[in-house]
Amino acid sequence: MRNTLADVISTAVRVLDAQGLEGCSMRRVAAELDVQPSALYHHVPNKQSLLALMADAIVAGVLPPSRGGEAPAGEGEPEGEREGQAGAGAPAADAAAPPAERARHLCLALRGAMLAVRDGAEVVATAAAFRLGDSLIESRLAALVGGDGARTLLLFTCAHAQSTQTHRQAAAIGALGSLVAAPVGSPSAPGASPARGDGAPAAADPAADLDASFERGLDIIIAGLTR
Amino acid sequence: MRNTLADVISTAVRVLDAQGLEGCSMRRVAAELDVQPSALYHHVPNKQSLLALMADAIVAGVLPPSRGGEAPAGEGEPEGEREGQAGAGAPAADAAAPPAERARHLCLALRGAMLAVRDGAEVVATAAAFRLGDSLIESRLAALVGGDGARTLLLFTCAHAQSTQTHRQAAAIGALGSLVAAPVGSPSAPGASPARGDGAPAAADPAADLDASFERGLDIIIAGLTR
DNA sequence: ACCTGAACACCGTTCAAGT
DNA sequence: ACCTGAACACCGTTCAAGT
Repeated sequence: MRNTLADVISTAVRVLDAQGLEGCSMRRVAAELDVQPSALYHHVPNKQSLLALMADAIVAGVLPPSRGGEAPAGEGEPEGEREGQAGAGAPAADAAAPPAERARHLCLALRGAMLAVRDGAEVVATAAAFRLGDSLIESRLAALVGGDGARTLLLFTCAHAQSTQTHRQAAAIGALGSLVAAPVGSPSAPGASPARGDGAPAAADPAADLDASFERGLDIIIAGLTR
Repeated sequence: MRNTLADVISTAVRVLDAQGLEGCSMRRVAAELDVQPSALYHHVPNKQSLLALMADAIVAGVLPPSRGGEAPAGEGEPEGEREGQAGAGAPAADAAAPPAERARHLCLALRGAMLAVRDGAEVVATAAAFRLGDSLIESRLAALVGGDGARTLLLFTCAHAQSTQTHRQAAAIGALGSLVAAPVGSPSAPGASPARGDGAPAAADPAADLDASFERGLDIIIAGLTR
Protein backbone atom coordinates (compact mmCIF):
# COMPACT_ATOMS: atom_id res chain seq x y z
CA MET A 1 0.00 0.00 0.00
CA ARG A 2 1.52 3.31 -1.01
CA ASN A 3 -0.57 6.18 0.30
CA THR A 4 -3.76 6.36 2.28
CA LEU A 5 -6.49 8.99 2.25
CA ALA A 6 -5.30 10.19 5.64
CA ASP A 7 -1.83 10.74 4.14
CA VAL A 8 -3.31 12.83 1.39
CA ILE A 9 -5.34 14.95 3.81
CA SER A 10 -2.51 15.58 6.27
CA THR A 11 -0.09 16.38 3.47
CA ALA A 12 -2.61 18.76 1.94
CA VAL A 13 -3.04 20.57 5.27
CA ARG A 14 0.72 20.83 5.58
CA VAL A 15 0.98 22.30 2.11
CA LEU A 16 -1.85 24.69 2.92
CA ASP A 17 -0.09 25.87 6.04
CA ALA A 18 3.19 26.31 4.21
CA GLN A 19 2.00 27.84 0.93
CA GLY A 20 -1.44 29.27 1.65
CA LEU A 21 -4.64 28.40 -0.14
CA GLU A 22 -3.42 29.85 -3.41
CA GLY A 23 -0.34 27.68 -3.38
CA CYS A 24 -2.19 24.57 -2.29
CA SER A 25 -2.68 22.99 -5.70
CA MET A 26 -3.38 19.35 -6.42
CA ARG A 27 -0.08 19.24 -8.22
CA ARG A 28 1.86 20.52 -5.24
CA VAL A 29 0.17 18.13 -2.85
CA ALA A 30 0.97 15.32 -5.25
CA ALA A 31 4.59 16.42 -5.51
CA GLU A 32 4.85 16.48 -1.72
CA LEU A 33 3.62 12.88 -1.70
CA ASP A 34 6.10 11.96 -4.46
CA VAL A 35 3.29 10.94 -6.73
CA GLN A 36 1.78 12.01 -10.05
CA PRO A 37 -1.11 14.51 -9.79
CA SER A 38 -3.51 12.00 -11.26
CA ALA A 39 -2.84 9.65 -8.35
CA LEU A 40 -4.77 11.94 -6.03
CA TYR A 41 -7.96 11.17 -7.91
CA HIS A 42 -7.82 7.68 -6.61
CA HIS A 43 -8.38 9.02 -3.08
CA VAL A 44 -10.63 11.95 -3.74
CA PRO A 45 -13.07 12.80 -6.55
CA ASN A 46 -11.95 16.41 -6.92
CA LYS A 47 -10.24 19.32 -5.22
CA GLN A 48 -13.38 20.59 -3.56
CA SER A 49 -13.82 17.29 -1.71
CA LEU A 50 -10.24 17.39 -0.57
CA LEU A 51 -10.76 20.88 0.79
CA ALA A 52 -13.82 19.71 2.72
CA LEU A 53 -11.80 16.89 4.28
CA MET A 54 -9.06 19.34 5.11
CA ALA A 55 -11.61 21.52 6.87
CA ASP A 56 -12.66 18.55 8.98
CA ALA A 57 -9.05 17.86 9.86
CA ILE A 58 -8.45 21.47 10.83
CA VAL A 59 -11.37 21.62 13.26
CA ALA A 60 -10.93 18.08 14.55
CA GLY A 61 -10.01 18.42 18.17
CA VAL A 62 -12.24 21.32 19.13
CA LEU A 63 -14.88 18.74 20.01
CA PRO A 64 -14.36 15.87 22.43
CA PRO A 65 -14.45 12.61 20.45
CA SER A 66 -18.08 12.14 21.66
CA ARG A 67 -19.72 8.99 20.30
CA GLY A 68 -21.24 8.80 16.80
CA GLY A 69 -20.63 10.88 13.66
CA GLU A 70 -17.96 10.75 10.98
CA ALA A 71 -14.41 9.82 11.92
CA PRO A 72 -11.99 12.77 11.77
CA ALA A 73 -9.55 11.01 9.39
CA GLY A 74 -6.02 12.38 9.56
CA GLU A 75 -3.44 13.66 12.00
CA GLY A 76 -4.33 14.99 15.41
CA GLU A 77 -2.71 18.37 15.00
CA PRO A 78 -1.45 19.81 11.72
CA GLU A 79 1.73 21.13 13.26
CA GLY A 80 2.80 23.38 16.07
CA GLU A 81 -0.37 24.80 17.63
CA ARG A 82 0.98 28.32 17.67
CA GLU A 83 -2.38 29.67 18.86
CA GLY A 84 -3.00 29.22 22.54
CA GLN A 85 -6.77 28.83 22.20
CA ALA A 86 -7.13 25.42 20.57
CA GLY A 87 -6.11 22.13 22.17
CA ALA A 88 -8.45 19.11 22.43
CA GLY A 89 -11.70 20.69 23.52
CA ALA A 90 -10.51 24.00 24.97
CA PRO A 91 -9.65 24.47 28.67
CA ALA A 92 -12.20 21.89 29.85
CA ALA A 93 -15.17 24.32 29.57
CA ASP A 94 -16.36 23.07 32.95
CA ALA A 95 -19.04 20.69 31.69
CA ALA A 96 -21.57 22.16 34.11
CA ALA A 97 -21.11 25.82 33.22
CA PRO A 98 -24.11 27.73 31.86
CA PRO A 99 -24.82 26.80 28.21
CA ALA A 100 -24.03 30.25 26.88
CA GLU A 101 -20.64 30.12 28.54
CA ARG A 102 -19.95 26.70 27.06
CA ALA A 103 -20.96 27.95 23.61
CA ARG A 104 -18.60 30.86 24.07
CA HIS A 105 -15.70 28.54 24.82
CA LEU A 106 -16.53 26.37 21.86
CA CYS A 107 -16.40 29.35 19.53
CA LEU A 108 -13.07 30.43 20.98
CA ALA A 109 -11.69 26.94 20.48
CA LEU A 110 -12.98 26.86 16.93
CA ARG A 111 -11.36 30.19 16.22
CA GLY A 112 -8.08 28.95 17.64
CA ALA A 113 -8.13 25.85 15.49
CA MET A 114 -8.79 27.84 12.33
CA LEU A 115 -6.15 30.43 13.06
CA ALA A 116 -3.56 27.74 13.72
CA VAL A 117 -3.34 26.91 10.00
CA ARG A 118 -2.60 29.43 7.30
CA ASP A 119 -5.85 30.26 5.44
CA GLY A 120 -7.54 27.74 7.71
CA ALA A 121 -10.51 30.01 8.32
CA GLU A 122 -11.29 30.36 4.63
CA VAL A 123 -11.13 26.62 4.09
CA VAL A 124 -13.36 25.92 7.09
CA ALA A 125 -15.76 28.77 6.29
CA THR A 126 -16.33 27.55 2.76
CA ALA A 127 -16.96 24.02 3.94
CA ALA A 128 -19.18 25.28 6.76
CA ALA A 129 -21.26 27.35 4.37
CA PHE A 130 -21.76 24.33 2.21
CA ARG A 131 -23.16 22.11 4.88
CA LEU A 132 -24.77 24.63 7.15
CA GLY A 133 -27.12 22.61 9.25
CA ASP A 134 -25.26 19.35 9.55
CA SER A 135 -21.80 20.08 10.80
CA LEU A 136 -20.85 18.47 14.10
CA ILE A 137 -19.88 21.73 15.71
CA GLU A 138 -23.10 23.41 14.68
CA SER A 139 -25.23 20.69 16.24
CA ARG A 140 -23.15 20.85 19.39
CA LEU A 141 -23.76 24.58 19.55
CA ALA A 142 -27.41 24.07 18.73
CA ALA A 143 -27.78 21.82 21.76
CA LEU A 144 -26.46 24.66 23.89
CA VAL A 145 -28.13 27.75 22.48
CA GLY A 146 -30.63 26.59 19.86
CA GLY A 147 -30.41 26.36 16.10
CA ASP A 148 -30.56 30.06 15.30
CA GLY A 149 -27.98 30.91 17.91
CA ALA A 150 -25.72 28.13 16.70
CA ARG A 151 -25.85 29.29 13.11
CA THR A 152 -25.28 32.90 14.06
CA LEU A 153 -22.32 32.05 16.28
CA LEU A 154 -20.79 29.72 13.73
CA LEU A 155 -21.05 32.13 10.82
CA PHE A 156 -19.71 35.02 12.86
CA THR A 157 -16.84 32.97 14.21
CA CYS A 158 -15.73 31.76 10.80
CA ALA A 159 -16.15 35.14 9.16
CA HIS A 160 -14.23 36.99 11.85
CA ALA A 161 -11.41 34.44 11.77
CA GLN A 162 -11.26 34.80 8.01
CA SER A 163 -10.88 38.56 8.22
CA THR A 164 -8.34 38.12 11.01
CA GLN A 165 -6.18 35.97 8.77
CA THR A 166 -6.60 38.34 5.86
CA HIS A 167 -5.39 41.23 7.98
CA ARG A 168 -2.50 39.25 9.35
CA GLN A 169 -1.26 38.43 5.89
CA ALA A 170 -1.62 42.04 4.82
CA ALA A 171 0.34 43.12 7.88
CA ALA A 172 3.02 40.53 7.18
CA ILE A 173 3.43 41.82 3.64
CA GLY A 174 3.35 45.44 4.76
CA ALA A 175 6.03 44.68 7.31
CA LEU A 176 8.46 43.88 4.50
CA GLY A 177 8.39 47.52 3.47
CA SER A 178 10.21 48.59 6.60
CA LEU A 179 13.92 48.85 6.09
CA VAL A 180 13.40 52.14 7.89
CA ALA A 181 14.01 52.94 11.53
CA ALA A 182 13.34 49.89 13.74
CA PRO A 183 16.86 49.14 15.05
CA VAL A 184 17.62 45.64 13.85
CA GLY A 185 18.94 44.23 17.10
CA SER A 186 16.11 45.37 19.35
CA PRO A 187 12.76 43.53 19.48
CA SER A 188 10.91 46.81 18.75
CA ALA A 189 8.39 46.59 21.62
CA PRO A 190 6.54 43.41 22.62
CA GLY A 191 4.64 41.89 19.73
CA ALA A 192 4.06 45.13 17.89
CA SER A 193 4.36 45.36 14.11
CA PRO A 194 7.43 47.21 12.89
CA ALA A 195 7.26 50.85 11.88
CA ARG A 196 3.92 52.70 11.88
CA GLY A 197 4.82 56.11 10.66
CA ASP A 198 2.25 56.00 7.87
CA GLY A 199 -1.13 57.70 7.84
CA ALA A 200 -3.21 54.65 8.79
CA PRO A 201 -5.20 55.00 12.00
CA ALA A 202 -4.56 51.35 12.98
CA ALA A 203 -4.01 50.97 16.70
CA ALA A 204 -1.26 49.49 18.87
CA ASP A 205 -1.11 45.71 18.52
CA PRO A 206 -3.22 44.53 15.57
CA ALA A 207 -3.23 40.87 16.59
CA ALA A 208 -4.50 41.57 20.09
CA ASP A 209 -6.99 44.04 18.65
CA LEU A 210 -8.51 41.39 16.44
CA ASP A 211 -8.72 38.90 19.29
CA ALA A 212 -10.46 41.48 21.45
CA SER A 213 -12.74 42.51 18.61
CA PHE A 214 -13.79 38.89 18.21
CA GLU A 215 -14.58 38.47 21.88
CA ARG A 216 -16.65 41.64 21.95
CA GLY A 217 -18.66 40.52 18.95
CA LEU A 218 -19.08 37.10 20.48
CA ASP A 219 -20.38 38.67 23.67
CA ILE A 220 -22.87 40.76 21.75
CA ILE A 221 -24.35 37.63 20.22
CA ILE A 222 -24.31 35.74 23.51
CA ALA A 223 -26.06 38.68 25.13
CA GLY A 224 -28.72 38.55 22.45
CA LEU A 225 -29.22 34.88 23.16
CA THR A 226 -29.51 35.09 26.93
CA ARG A 227 -31.82 38.01 27.43
CA MET B 1 -11.13 55.92 -26.49
CA ARG B 2 -11.95 52.23 -26.49
CA ASN B 3 -12.84 51.01 -23.01
CA THR B 4 -13.03 52.69 -19.65
CA LEU B 5 -12.48 51.24 -16.18
CA ALA B 6 -16.21 51.42 -15.60
CA ASP B 7 -16.75 49.29 -18.71
CA VAL B 8 -14.36 46.70 -17.38
CA ILE B 9 -16.06 46.59 -13.98
CA SER B 10 -19.60 46.37 -15.28
CA THR B 11 -18.63 43.72 -17.81
CA ALA B 12 -16.88 41.74 -15.11
CA VAL B 13 -19.98 41.84 -12.90
CA ARG B 14 -22.08 40.68 -15.84
CA VAL B 15 -19.71 37.78 -16.46
CA LEU B 16 -19.76 36.96 -12.75
CA ASP B 17 -23.53 36.87 -12.73
CA ALA B 18 -23.66 34.72 -15.84
CA GLN B 19 -20.84 32.28 -15.15
CA GLY B 20 -20.23 32.43 -11.42
CA LEU B 21 -16.98 33.25 -9.69
CA GLU B 22 -15.25 30.19 -11.06
CA GLY B 23 -16.10 31.15 -14.61
CA CYS B 24 -15.22 34.80 -14.14
CA SER B 25 -11.69 34.74 -15.50
CA MET B 26 -9.72 37.67 -16.77
CA ARG B 27 -9.72 35.98 -20.16
CA ARG B 28 -13.48 35.71 -20.27
CA VAL B 29 -13.99 39.30 -19.19
CA ALA B 30 -11.55 40.35 -21.89
CA ALA B 31 -13.35 38.26 -24.48
CA GLU B 32 -16.65 39.85 -23.51
CA LEU B 33 -15.05 43.24 -24.09
CA ASP B 34 -13.64 42.07 -27.45
CA VAL B 35 -10.15 42.70 -26.27
CA GLN B 36 -6.96 40.72 -25.54
CA PRO B 37 -6.54 39.55 -21.92
CA SER B 38 -3.47 41.71 -21.52
CA ALA B 39 -5.53 44.81 -22.24
CA LEU B 40 -7.24 44.50 -18.85
CA TYR B 41 -3.95 45.22 -17.12
CA HIS B 42 -4.08 48.71 -18.42
CA HIS B 43 -7.16 49.35 -16.26
CA VAL B 44 -6.40 47.22 -13.24
CA PRO B 45 -3.16 45.94 -11.70
CA ASN B 46 -4.44 42.40 -11.11
CA LYS B 47 -7.50 40.24 -10.69
CA GLN B 48 -7.80 40.82 -6.97
CA SER B 49 -8.17 44.55 -7.52
CA LEU B 50 -10.83 43.97 -10.12
CA LEU B 51 -12.74 41.78 -7.69
CA ALA B 52 -12.58 44.53 -5.06
CA LEU B 53 -14.00 47.02 -7.55
CA MET B 54 -16.70 44.55 -8.47
CA ALA B 55 -17.60 44.24 -4.79
CA ASP B 56 -18.02 48.00 -4.61
CA ALA B 57 -20.24 47.94 -7.67
CA ILE B 58 -22.38 45.16 -6.24
CA VAL B 59 -23.09 46.98 -2.98
CA ALA B 60 -23.35 50.42 -4.56
CA GLY B 61 -26.92 51.53 -4.05
CA VAL B 62 -27.51 50.15 -0.61
CA LEU B 63 -26.30 53.47 0.75
CA PRO B 64 -27.75 56.84 -0.24
CA PRO B 65 -25.13 58.76 -2.24
CA SER B 66 -24.34 60.77 0.97
CA ARG B 67 -21.51 63.29 0.51
CA GLY B 68 -17.86 62.27 0.61
CA GLY B 69 -16.15 58.92 0.05
CA GLU B 70 -15.08 57.08 -3.07
CA ALA B 71 -17.23 57.25 -6.18
CA PRO B 72 -19.08 54.00 -6.91
CA ALA B 73 -17.65 53.66 -10.45
CA GLY B 74 -19.75 51.57 -12.77
CA GLU B 75 -23.39 50.83 -13.61
CA GLY B 76 -26.19 51.53 -11.20
CA GLU B 77 -27.61 48.01 -11.20
CA PRO B 78 -25.87 44.96 -12.61
CA GLU B 79 -28.99 43.63 -14.23
CA GLY B 80 -32.51 42.75 -13.26
CA GLU B 81 -32.74 43.13 -9.48
CA ARG B 82 -34.35 39.75 -9.02
CA GLU B 83 -34.25 40.14 -5.25
CA GLY B 84 -36.89 42.39 -3.81
CA GLN B 85 -34.79 43.65 -0.93
CA ALA B 86 -32.27 45.91 -2.66
CA GLY B 87 -33.14 49.12 -4.49
CA ALA B 88 -31.39 52.44 -3.87
CA GLY B 89 -31.25 52.56 -0.09
CA ALA B 90 -33.97 50.09 0.90
CA PRO B 91 -37.58 51.14 1.61
CA ALA B 92 -36.59 54.56 2.93
CA ALA B 93 -35.76 53.21 6.45
CA ASP B 94 -37.67 56.14 7.93
CA ALA B 95 -34.67 58.34 8.71
CA ALA B 96 -35.98 58.91 12.24
CA ALA B 97 -36.49 55.27 13.23
CA PRO B 98 -34.50 53.91 16.17
CA PRO B 99 -30.84 53.27 15.23
CA ALA B 100 -31.10 49.51 15.71
CA GLU B 101 -34.03 49.39 13.32
CA ARG B 102 -32.12 51.39 10.74
CA ALA B 103 -29.12 49.08 11.09
CA ARG B 104 -31.45 46.15 10.56
CA HIS B 105 -32.75 47.62 7.33
CA LEU B 106 -29.25 48.36 6.14
CA CYS B 107 -28.24 44.74 6.63
CA LEU B 108 -31.31 43.53 4.79
CA ALA B 109 -30.53 45.85 1.91
CA LEU B 110 -26.93 44.68 1.84
CA ARG B 111 -28.05 41.08 1.79
CA GLY B 112 -30.42 41.82 -1.08
CA ALA B 113 -27.69 43.48 -3.10
CA MET B 114 -25.30 40.58 -2.63
CA LEU B 115 -27.91 37.95 -3.44
CA ALA B 116 -28.88 39.78 -6.61
CA VAL B 117 -25.65 38.73 -8.32
CA ARG B 118 -24.46 35.18 -8.62
CA ASP B 119 -21.64 34.57 -6.11
CA GLY B 120 -22.00 38.21 -5.15
CA ALA B 121 -21.79 37.41 -1.44
CA GLU B 122 -18.45 35.68 -1.78
CA VAL B 123 -16.98 38.54 -3.76
CA VAL B 124 -18.25 41.14 -1.29
CA ALA B 125 -17.30 39.07 1.75
CA THR B 126 -13.72 38.66 0.59
CA ALA B 127 -13.40 42.36 -0.12
CA ALA B 128 -15.08 43.22 3.18
CA ALA B 129 -12.72 40.97 5.12
CA PHE B 130 -9.81 42.70 3.51
CA ARG B 131 -10.75 46.21 4.49
CA LEU B 132 -12.62 45.54 7.69
CA GLY B 133 -12.70 48.88 9.37
CA ASP B 134 -12.85 51.23 6.44
CA SER B 135 -15.74 50.18 4.27
CA LEU B 136 -18.48 52.75 3.78
CA ILE B 137 -21.22 50.45 4.95
CA GLU B 138 -19.34 49.50 8.08
CA SER B 139 -18.87 53.11 9.11
CA ARG B 140 -22.52 53.80 8.40
CA LEU B 141 -23.44 50.90 10.66
CA ALA B 142 -20.90 52.01 13.23
CA ALA B 143 -22.62 55.39 13.46
CA LEU B 144 -25.84 53.57 14.30
CA VAL B 145 -24.78 50.81 16.66
CA GLY B 146 -21.09 51.33 17.41
CA GLY B 147 -17.98 49.76 15.97
CA ASP B 148 -18.31 46.33 17.51
CA GLY B 149 -21.94 46.03 16.55
CA ALA B 150 -21.18 47.18 13.03
CA ARG B 151 -18.45 44.61 12.54
CA THR B 152 -20.55 41.83 14.00
CA LEU B 153 -23.54 42.70 11.82
CA LEU B 154 -21.45 43.08 8.70
CA LEU B 155 -19.59 39.79 9.11
CA PHE B 156 -22.76 37.88 9.93
CA THR B 157 -24.63 39.40 7.01
CA CYS B 158 -21.94 38.56 4.47
CA ALA B 159 -21.35 35.08 5.85
CA HIS B 160 -25.02 34.20 5.91
CA ALA B 161 -25.54 35.50 2.39
CA GLN B 162 -22.57 33.44 1.25
CA SER B 163 -24.02 30.28 2.69
CA THR B 164 -27.41 31.16 1.23
CA GLN B 165 -25.92 31.36 -2.24
CA THR B 166 -23.97 28.16 -1.73
CA HIS B 167 -27.15 26.35 -0.78
CA ARG B 168 -29.08 27.81 -3.66
CA GLN B 169 -26.52 26.57 -6.14
CA ALA B 170 -26.52 23.14 -4.56
CA ALA B 171 -30.30 23.10 -4.74
CA ALA B 172 -30.23 24.23 -8.36
CA ILE B 173 -27.88 21.40 -9.25
CA GLY B 174 -29.90 18.89 -7.25
CA ALA B 175 -33.06 20.10 -8.95
CA LEU B 176 -31.72 18.87 -12.28
CA GLY B 177 -32.24 15.34 -11.03
CA SER B 178 -35.98 15.85 -10.94
CA LEU B 179 -37.75 15.00 -14.13
CA VAL B 180 -40.45 13.90 -11.70
CA ALA B 181 -43.71 15.55 -10.66
CA ALA B 182 -43.74 19.38 -10.76
CA PRO B 183 -46.35 20.31 -13.43
CA VAL B 184 -44.42 22.21 -16.06
CA GLY B 185 -46.95 24.90 -16.90
CA SER B 186 -47.69 26.14 -13.37
CA PRO B 187 -45.45 28.79 -11.78
CA SER B 188 -45.10 26.60 -8.67
CA ALA B 189 -45.68 29.33 -6.08
CA PRO B 190 -44.39 32.91 -6.20
CA GLY B 191 -40.61 33.10 -6.50
CA ALA B 192 -40.01 29.52 -5.47
CA SER B 193 -37.28 27.39 -6.95
CA PRO B 194 -38.42 24.90 -9.58
CA ALA B 195 -39.44 21.36 -8.68
CA ARG B 196 -38.82 19.77 -5.25
CA GLY B 197 -39.72 16.14 -5.69
CA ASP B 198 -36.31 14.72 -4.83
CA GLY B 199 -35.32 12.76 -1.75
CA ALA B 200 -33.50 15.56 0.08
CA PRO B 201 -34.76 16.26 3.60
CA ALA B 202 -34.78 20.02 2.93
CA ALA B 203 -37.88 21.68 4.30
CA ALA B 204 -40.76 23.39 2.53
CA ASP B 205 -39.34 26.39 0.69
CA PRO B 206 -35.55 26.50 1.14
CA ALA B 207 -35.26 30.06 -0.14
CA ALA B 208 -37.79 31.37 2.38
CA ASP B 209 -36.16 29.29 5.10
CA LEU B 210 -32.82 30.94 4.51
CA ASP B 211 -34.37 34.40 4.46
CA ALA B 212 -36.12 33.69 7.76
CA SER B 213 -32.97 32.18 9.25
CA PHE B 214 -31.10 35.35 8.37
CA GLU B 215 -33.67 37.58 9.99
CA ARG B 216 -33.70 35.54 13.16
CA GLY B 217 -29.91 35.71 13.41
CA LEU B 218 -30.02 39.40 12.70
CA ASP B 219 -32.54 39.90 15.49
CA ILE B 220 -30.37 37.99 17.93
CA ILE B 221 -27.49 40.36 17.27
CA ILE B 222 -29.71 43.42 17.39
CA ALA B 223 -31.11 42.19 20.70
CA GLY B 224 -27.59 41.84 22.04
CA LEU B 225 -26.90 45.41 21.00
CA THR B 226 -29.97 47.05 22.49
CA ARG B 227 -30.16 45.47 25.89
C1' DA C 1 -4.10 56.18 -23.41
C1' DC C 2 -5.43 51.88 -24.90
C1' DC C 3 -4.49 47.90 -27.15
C1' DT C 4 -2.16 43.46 -29.76
C1' DG C 5 0.54 39.11 -30.01
C1' DA C 6 3.20 36.03 -28.14
C1' DA C 7 5.02 33.90 -24.55
C1' DC C 8 5.88 31.93 -19.48
C1' DA C 9 4.74 29.27 -15.84
C1' DC C 10 1.32 27.35 -14.20
C1' DC C 11 -3.74 25.02 -13.26
C1' DG C 12 -7.69 20.79 -12.49
C1' DT C 13 -9.08 16.73 -14.55
C1' DT C 14 -9.37 12.52 -17.64
C1' DC C 15 -7.91 8.24 -19.29
C1' DA C 16 -5.58 4.33 -20.90
C1' DA C 17 -2.27 1.54 -19.06
C1' DG C 18 0.70 -0.59 -15.72
C1' DT C 19 1.67 -3.62 -11.00
C1' DA D 1 -5.86 -0.90 -4.79
C1' DC D 2 -2.73 2.43 -6.08
C1' DC D 3 -0.13 4.48 -9.37
C1' DT D 4 2.24 6.36 -14.12
C1' DG D 5 2.44 9.15 -18.43
C1' DA D 6 0.54 11.85 -21.47
C1' DA D 7 -2.69 14.74 -22.87
C1' DC D 8 -6.75 18.45 -22.89
C1' DA D 9 -8.49 22.70 -22.03
C1' DC D 10 -7.72 26.02 -19.49
C1' DC D 11 -5.48 29.86 -16.05
C1' DG D 12 -3.06 34.95 -14.42
C1' DT D 13 0.48 37.84 -15.75
C1' DT D 14 4.43 40.06 -18.38
C1' DC D 15 6.37 42.50 -22.03
C1' DA D 16 7.75 44.39 -26.28
C1' DA D 17 5.48 46.60 -29.75
C1' DG D 18 1.90 49.05 -32.15
C1' DT D 19 -1.59 53.43 -32.85
